[in-house]
Amino acid sequence: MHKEITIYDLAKKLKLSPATISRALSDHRAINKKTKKKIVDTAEALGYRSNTFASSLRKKKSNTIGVIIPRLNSHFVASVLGAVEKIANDSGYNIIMSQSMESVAREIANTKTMFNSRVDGLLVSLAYDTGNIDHFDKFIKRGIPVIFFDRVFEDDKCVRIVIDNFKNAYDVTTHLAAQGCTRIMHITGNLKRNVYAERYNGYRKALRDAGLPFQKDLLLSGELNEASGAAAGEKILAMKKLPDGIFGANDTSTASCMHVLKQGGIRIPGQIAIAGFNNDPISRIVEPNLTTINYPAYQMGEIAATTLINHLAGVSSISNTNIIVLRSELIIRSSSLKK
Amino acid sequence: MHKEITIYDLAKKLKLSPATISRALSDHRAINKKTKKKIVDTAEALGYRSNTFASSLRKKKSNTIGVIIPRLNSHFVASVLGAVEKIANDSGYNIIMSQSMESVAREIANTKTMFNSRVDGLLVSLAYDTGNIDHFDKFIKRGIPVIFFDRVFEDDKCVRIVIDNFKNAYDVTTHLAAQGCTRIMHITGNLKRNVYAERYNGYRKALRDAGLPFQKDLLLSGELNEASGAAAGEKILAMKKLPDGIFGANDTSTASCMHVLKQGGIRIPGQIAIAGFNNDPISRIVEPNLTTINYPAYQMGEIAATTLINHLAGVSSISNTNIIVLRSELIIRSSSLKK
DNA sequence: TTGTAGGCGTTATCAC
DNA sequence: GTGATAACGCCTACAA
Repeated sequence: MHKEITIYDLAKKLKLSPATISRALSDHRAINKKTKKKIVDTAEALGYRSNTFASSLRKKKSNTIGVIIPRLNSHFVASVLGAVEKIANDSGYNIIMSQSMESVAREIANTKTMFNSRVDGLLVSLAYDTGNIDHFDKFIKRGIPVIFFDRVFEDDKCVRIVIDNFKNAYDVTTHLAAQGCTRIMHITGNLKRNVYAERYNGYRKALRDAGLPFQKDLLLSGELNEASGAAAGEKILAMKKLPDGIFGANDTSTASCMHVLKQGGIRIPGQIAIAGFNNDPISRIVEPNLTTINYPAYQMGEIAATTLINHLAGVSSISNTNIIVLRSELIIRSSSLKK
Repeated sequence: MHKEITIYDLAKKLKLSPATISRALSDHRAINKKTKKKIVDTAEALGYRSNTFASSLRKKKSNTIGVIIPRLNSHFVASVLGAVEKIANDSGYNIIMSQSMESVAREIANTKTMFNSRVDGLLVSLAYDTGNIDHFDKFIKRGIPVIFFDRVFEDDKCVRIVIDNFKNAYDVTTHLAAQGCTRIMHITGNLKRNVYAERYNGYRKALRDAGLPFQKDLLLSGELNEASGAAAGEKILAMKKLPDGIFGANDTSTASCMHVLKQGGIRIPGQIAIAGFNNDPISRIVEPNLTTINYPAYQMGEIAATTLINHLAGVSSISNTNIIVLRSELIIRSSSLKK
């Protein structure tokens, strides 16, 4: 087995004190340049590696950021996580990641792990059915910053980074109405989750403003994945009176739904105009191209990570009532253009 | 600021020794059941949390698995990572993740971070241009297991988990030839990378076996993303003599290419039969549906994680010459069916 | 500019 | 069953 080199070994070898070695290796300014170089060189030569455990134990800092996401199965989440990792990596932070698999129980468990791992900060997008954020209190109590993104909880305890889901949904629905749609269906997720609730509210408001009635049978709640999208398509095909517009709360399921409808002989957008949400690559590939909302996922990840890291570095402090709203807007493509 | 509770605090409170506390908390069998319960309860009550730094320092184990991936931007990578995280989490391991962004330099840097973080084991899919795996020697030398998946290096130092890229590519190409294609184009990535090299070789072999000549102008190397797929489409549209078949090395770029071709008035599969690779969701949504290879991404992640964890637990040992080949096969869909 | 010394919180090895 | 004690490797007052 390999013998690990420590600063004591270097100290003995160079006839210096461990303190000097430690300082040199962390580039302390009060160390003679020549000594420093000598130390760094022999450290390299002997294959020394700093022991982060000892260092973290002493400094009470892990240099690690925890990320909790619902599930790594969408283009959106992958983009956010990719951006977070990039920023964190560039700033010398490690990322430890875990999935709640859309379950609060698991989210709470993940929370405990992160807590025990003593992450310096936390980035979180909530599970489907998370109804309160008490399990983050232990972080807050100890001053460990927690930033929520996308799937947040309406509570001023923590920073939230979001888009204007209400407005986006309002815009989509209004656009469909302007195309002449009068029976606009909304396919969405769990309405307990803020993002879906807000999109639903935006949809309702737009209907009202367009003088259209809300009809219960035009609201479909599901898991918003490929399968549920297809199921929605089948359900629609079986309806006595078809909708003439569909606003889906994400692109994956909406594209899948559209696919089934086309297979069923429905003309898009002629018979049914369709719009999704997220601007996933798939929205640009399906035919007709999907009208959607341009959700700046990568940017959201960058901002979440940057905000957290700046706060940790003391560069800027995050107030507890901060909400950051990113710009997101309607992209009109042919799937919704009746005219 | 919060005062952290340590086992000393518990010891004092309960008039026991720190050693007993430690044993009780790690469920040591030689501790009286009643004492154990008392200890665990007060630990809970006082909000004690074990200090993993101290523990890791003492035990010389981090309970952490490092994962290095090229980039978190494909359905494939997200699936693998999702599976790895799930398995690791279920087994009590943490995941620390980093992206090489397809650059060896960054991969080497990530390697150093992981090394310093003292991961217990490493799961790696190589960057585009990684030409040797010397930067993993330091792990191997210290007996830290490294498992490569998908993008591997032909070297018996480490375990490799792969699919039979050669055979898959051979099958795809042969299928296209059987459909009557005689000018089969291959759109691929960096041929230095094993997966693309093998697919290329399979393609060449199939051409030979089908009595078809290999033509340089029917080989296109790119980044295999949405943009490069579209660019390939444009390039094809500008060709004097069109190919009558396309085998793309992934679904994302192939779907994008097909989209451009359709826009350009090409009938698929009539004029050009098309096949991709990976069985991404997009392959089931585009029209016509994409013939592809069913790459078991999630399963690959599960197996990689399980193999590593079992090895770490001493359950099973991984020999240094192990190659695990997962089953992957051709899925024929309408994009390639001329008849 | 460098050295001394104590402590960060655990766990493993002896003892009893 | 439980306790005493010595590492694990690093950092940082405080001294020199």
